[in-house]
Amino acid sequence: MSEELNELIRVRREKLEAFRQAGMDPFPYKFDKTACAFDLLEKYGDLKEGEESAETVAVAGRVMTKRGHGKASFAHIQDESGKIQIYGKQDILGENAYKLYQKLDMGDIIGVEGKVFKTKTNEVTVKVEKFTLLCKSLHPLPEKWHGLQDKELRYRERYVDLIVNPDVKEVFKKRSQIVSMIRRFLEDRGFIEVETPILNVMQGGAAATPFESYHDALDMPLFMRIAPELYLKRLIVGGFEKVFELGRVFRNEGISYKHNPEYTILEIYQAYTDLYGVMKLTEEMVAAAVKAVHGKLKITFKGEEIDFTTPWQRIPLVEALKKFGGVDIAGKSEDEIRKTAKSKGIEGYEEIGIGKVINVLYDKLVEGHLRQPTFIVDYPIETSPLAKKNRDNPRLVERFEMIVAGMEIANAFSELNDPIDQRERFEKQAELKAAGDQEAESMDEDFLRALEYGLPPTGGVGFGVDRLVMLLTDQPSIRDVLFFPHMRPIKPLE
RNA sequence: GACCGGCUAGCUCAGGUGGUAGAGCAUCUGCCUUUUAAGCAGAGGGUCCUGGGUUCGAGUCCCAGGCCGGUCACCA
Repeated sequence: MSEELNELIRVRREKLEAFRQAGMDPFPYKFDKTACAFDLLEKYGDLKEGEESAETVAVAGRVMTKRGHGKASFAHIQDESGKIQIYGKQDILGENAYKLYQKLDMGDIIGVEGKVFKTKTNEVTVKVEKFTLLCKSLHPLPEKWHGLQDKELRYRERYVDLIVNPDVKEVFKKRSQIVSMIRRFLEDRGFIEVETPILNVMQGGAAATPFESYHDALDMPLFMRIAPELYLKRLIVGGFEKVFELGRVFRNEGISYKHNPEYTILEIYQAYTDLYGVMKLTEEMVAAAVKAVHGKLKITFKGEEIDFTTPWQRIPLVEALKKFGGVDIAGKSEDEIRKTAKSKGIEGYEEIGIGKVINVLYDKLVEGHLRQPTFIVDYPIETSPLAKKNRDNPRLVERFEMIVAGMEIANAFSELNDPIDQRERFEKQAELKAAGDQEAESMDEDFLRALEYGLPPTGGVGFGVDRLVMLLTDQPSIRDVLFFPHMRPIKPLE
């Protein structure tokens, strides 16, 4: 690489040497800051022109702009809190130090000490009495007013995106606030946060294809978890009554604006309640998060108004199919439903159970139409092997999916706690698996044993945290709420 | 996986019908002690994504491939 250094990088390396020659370490060990940009702007906003702070401040940050004027020059430095202008001149620094000061590049990280004053144009500015190079930057930053636009580069080199596009940092700060707010919400209600295994011996807890890995010492395959569900229910068996886990799950599926192969799930389990208990909890928690971020319950997402005022509408799956898909399957036979599916252009599901056909109908015809927060309820039993039968109709289960802006945000059940029923469901899944369904649940004998000891009536709900953050920060793609979304390597791996 | 679009200097982008590759910012040199897209004068900087093909000649046309984005498909 060293032979191919382009001019910009070569020049920066030469400057690095120049700093060394002058006795200034280009990569020193520490700097004692006394202030940050934002605080100084606040504190000295009322300073009069010509007035100067009594104190000498020490700030540090990255050089973002430079405006040289011969024997004096302005620059802005940026720290985590924002930007502040600095003003260095030869009279104060002396000829030698000022020469070095002029050599600073955009992107260099420096520490600056001096009094604070206000310029003619009324800008709070640090008058540099001493500056220290804290880190020489060897790679040029993107251009100062277009910034970094190329989406691919923004995702691949997120560190640059964060330096030059301040809005990006705001999105991730909000993400952090949302997660922290959720923790507080749940802890305030007596839930405890737990951690369960990510490396699993078998797949379970959701319908998804797992990533497979291998444990050398044990000489056995291991799967990256697709959901923590079955472990969390074991904890309820063990006597915890309110638990949640906030963590990463991994699904070996396609990538889209709402899918990343690894994403953050929030699963909550509460003993002695049912689907309707967690439905209420879901409404309260999401509404609280929306309010915390926006101060109100009506927000804009991709130019569309979304109103989180509770209660949200509840629509049985069959009704939703009729209303949004123009498909009436009430009282229809399997053959009739399959025919209907075919007439809607849904093919290739002849071998698959009727429940799945209905699910596909729903995904194709309904989900995209659900814009306002909606609970879809009463799912067919075949596709929900971990949910309790509907108390009024044994062909359905007690389950909801919460949909906003056409995206599934949450999925919840009255948890199935009858071990005999659960065994039968697993057996049906095993048949599907044998028939080639990679997403079918595995027979989990240990989980069944746990249920035999006794799982109290329990309501459980899982959230797609990334999608919730998308909604609350008005970001169009899941990639925009992940620091490092999955990208293909530029060169194919050997 | 299918279709559409993009890929040109460090960054943001221009480059009819094929004829030695351009601008702004950034960089370098000189001038400049309150500027903020600082200014003025000059200079350097390119695997035009990759590989083939057509052609006297390809950034441009054709074929294949790569990566990204979008739409669809897949996907609780």
